[in-house]
Amino acid sequence: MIKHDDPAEPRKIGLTITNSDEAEFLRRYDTARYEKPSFTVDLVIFTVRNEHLHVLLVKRAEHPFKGCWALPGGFLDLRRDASVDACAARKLIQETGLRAPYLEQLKTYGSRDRDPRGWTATTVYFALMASESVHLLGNQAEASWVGVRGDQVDFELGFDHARILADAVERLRSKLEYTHIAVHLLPEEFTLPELQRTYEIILQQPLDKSSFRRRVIQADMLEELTGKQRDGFGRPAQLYRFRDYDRRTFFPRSISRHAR
Amino acid sequence: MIKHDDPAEPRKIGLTITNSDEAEFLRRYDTARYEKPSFTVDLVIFTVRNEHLHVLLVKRAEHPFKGCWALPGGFLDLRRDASVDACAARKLIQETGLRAPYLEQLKTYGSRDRDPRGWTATTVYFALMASESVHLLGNQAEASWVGVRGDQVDFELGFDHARILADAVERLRSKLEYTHIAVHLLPEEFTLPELQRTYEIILQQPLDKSSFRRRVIQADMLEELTGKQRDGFGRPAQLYRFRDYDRRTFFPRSISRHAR
DNA sequence: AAGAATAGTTGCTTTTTGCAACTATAATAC
DNA sequence: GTATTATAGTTGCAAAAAGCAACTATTCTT
Repeated sequence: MIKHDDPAEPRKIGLTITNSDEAEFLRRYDTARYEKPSFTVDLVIFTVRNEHLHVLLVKRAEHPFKGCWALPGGFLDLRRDASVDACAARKLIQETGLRAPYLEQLKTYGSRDRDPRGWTATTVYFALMASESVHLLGNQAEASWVGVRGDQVDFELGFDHARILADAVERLRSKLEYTHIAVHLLPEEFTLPELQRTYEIILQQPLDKSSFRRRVIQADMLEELTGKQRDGFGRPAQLYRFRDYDRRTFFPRSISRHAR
Repeated sequence: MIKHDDPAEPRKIGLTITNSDEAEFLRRYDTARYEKPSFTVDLVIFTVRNEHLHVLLVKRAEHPFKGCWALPGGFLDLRRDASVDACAARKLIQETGLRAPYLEQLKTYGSRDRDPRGWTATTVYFALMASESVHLLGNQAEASWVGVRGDQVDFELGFDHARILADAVERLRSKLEYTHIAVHLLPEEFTLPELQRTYEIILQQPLDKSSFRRRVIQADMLEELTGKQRDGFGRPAQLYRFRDYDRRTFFPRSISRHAR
């Protein structure tokens, strides 16, 4: 059975106007008639450093959860932010000084009890960046990269941020199975072994070298950088650049090793 | 460089309290100090009827976009809804009289200009249901199943709902490539040809019968219903039931036919 | 009883993957 | 210098999976 919201609902408030046009309606419309939840935007910023997945956390300077670690974020500013996406981009720049190589909306969490101050909703974004591109300055007590173990960090987080982090890690893993997004965790120029290592770190399992190369090369997502090589011990590896930052590559098959 | 939000931001308002405990902070906290966007929840409810994907739309009775078709939804009710998810579930019942077989959060759209009334955010959910399980009663002028062509309907939608619908269709298609969610578009008992047809309708391409069966059987997601058969012309098909409504099946490979 | 329509199986070909051995190129040890 | 070690990259083959098409099975229609 199809029914409309019952008359007690906020959407009906102010609708006693009967035959006016839309302009008239809007002139009389009172946006404050019904209660709204507080609205924030939080960020799960991932990087890979030192062979481990890390997330950027900040130590809360104020209540609630004062002194607790939490995801960076804060209130939407209706005057400054033209959209939720714009708000996320602004906060990302505030936290890292970087326009994100990769910023995607994760999910919105909203409930009566996730914040002691009352009904709040937060739209969470997750970002990927190369660890070299960010340098935490002076105030390390305030913001820090924290290693992710499994799908959590080693201490308590404020609010429902542990759950949010776990969801973000799950989304990251599942996207790695079918897409190329791991390239955003590396600097602009990188080698195939580096890319493979990144996948292995996040998926937490070894991948076959030759299968991995086939897959990546066939997806035609990489551009071979002429002549260049690189670093360390052993034979230097070919440098590549990600070809098309906008296009989405979707692998026809998940990357994890299948039982044989 | 890591920096916190600047002091002009709303999050800092009311934080002149210095050494009080959290209870004291909360007692003084004024939730109305900063402006909040209006917050709504909208639904993209899909079904397959008559060999086509359909979406449930309602004709708006009031401004803005009075008389326009739009996605069902409405304002969050802070008193009634304990969470955004609960609000979505409530609205789904209001629209269809059904607890959804499948309800998932799609995305949040929020901006200054998506609603003429001002800054609004809407969290959109998408739902899948068997068309037999819903019957639109009397007020067809108010709510109706509308065929989806490509990723849109044949007429204008209010707000940014055309864009939202397109995103929802894309998400639906991409989920069908790797998961079993199409079962939620069928009644509890169904046959393999029906399931295959559902995939074909949404993915808009024919699938190979024997490959499809291999895939579904190997995923071990279906339970063969003893003895039962069914309907129409030709040889009756075996009835199945979806085995585990909670578990997620993830196919290791996309279902669409790969170029050969 | 024949034919049509749909369901379901089977066998073979082609494609893709997994695996392991092989070659290549550099730094390091001696 | 030369052997050794470490890493990069290739190749060939076996195993697995997918595509394809023909075949059987079961029901309804005429």
